[in-house]
Amino acid sequence: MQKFLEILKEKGSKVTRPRKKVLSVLLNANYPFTLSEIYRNCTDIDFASVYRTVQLFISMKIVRQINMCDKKIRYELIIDKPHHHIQCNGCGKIEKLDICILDEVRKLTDYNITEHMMEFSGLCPDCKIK
Amino acid sequence: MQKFLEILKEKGSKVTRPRKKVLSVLLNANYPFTLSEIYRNCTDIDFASVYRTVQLFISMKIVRQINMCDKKIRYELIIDKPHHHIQCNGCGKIEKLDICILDEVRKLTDYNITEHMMEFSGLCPDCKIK
DNA sequence: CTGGTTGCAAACTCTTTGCAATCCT
DNA sequence: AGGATTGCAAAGAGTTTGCAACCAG
Repeated sequence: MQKFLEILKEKGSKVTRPRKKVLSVLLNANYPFTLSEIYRNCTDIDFASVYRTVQLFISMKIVRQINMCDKKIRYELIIDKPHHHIQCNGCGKIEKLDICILDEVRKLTDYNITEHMMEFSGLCPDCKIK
Repeated sequence: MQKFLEILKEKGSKVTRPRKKVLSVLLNANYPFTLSEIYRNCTDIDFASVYRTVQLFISMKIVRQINMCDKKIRYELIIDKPHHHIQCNGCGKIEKLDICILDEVRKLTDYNITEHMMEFSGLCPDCKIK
């Protein structure tokens, strides 16, 4: 939390109630939240402020945007290295994936790849036997 | 074209002008189109009809939905086996990728994976040297 | 002829913005 | 104090639906 507030100050932005609240919601989220999920957890903060705060955080590289299979745009704090997700359609849980194919695609295509997404969904080991 | 019209008939749907038009637009598209790109290429067809036609085609497995890095939902005919895409942010071209990591993720997670996306964007070899 | 389909218009949902009031520093 | 930020309200953009008229089989 403190670390992120420092980034705000460094870049000349103010530490305000809405920004602290959005930050704490994202810190407590154990999977990437949609905008409205963030909003629903920010009591007394206007939707527009949540929206603008998230945009600000993205521009400051505090937050990254995630697209999962359900086509909803989600957001997560940049606290660990980039990773991908797998979501269970049975119980809804979202897990991080420690596997990537970026380097192979770089070699294969010779592109200078700046963005990529790799997201999976299905039934987790528990749900698929039920 | 004929093959797809057969599927329509088999499933008890009528072969109409809007449906033929949407089909031909998708056949001529050399990359996945968004709904409005399809609409823009369907002169004299109402947006709602394009929309409902695409939904119908999805339910009949004639069309699949693609999410690319630009966050826009795109559609392509199911004519070849599933594949992924890489998009150049310089010249805009979209290429198919003949690489996938699905089996590795299956092994790693033991999920019964029913959906996945893997999309890349960046600068193609030509654009990155400019 | 007749039920499936279309076009139009309107309702929704989600995202984005202008502006006066308010809050950090 | 003074500029950045917020809340409100409304505008946009994209998606979805009800319904009367129309058309393919």
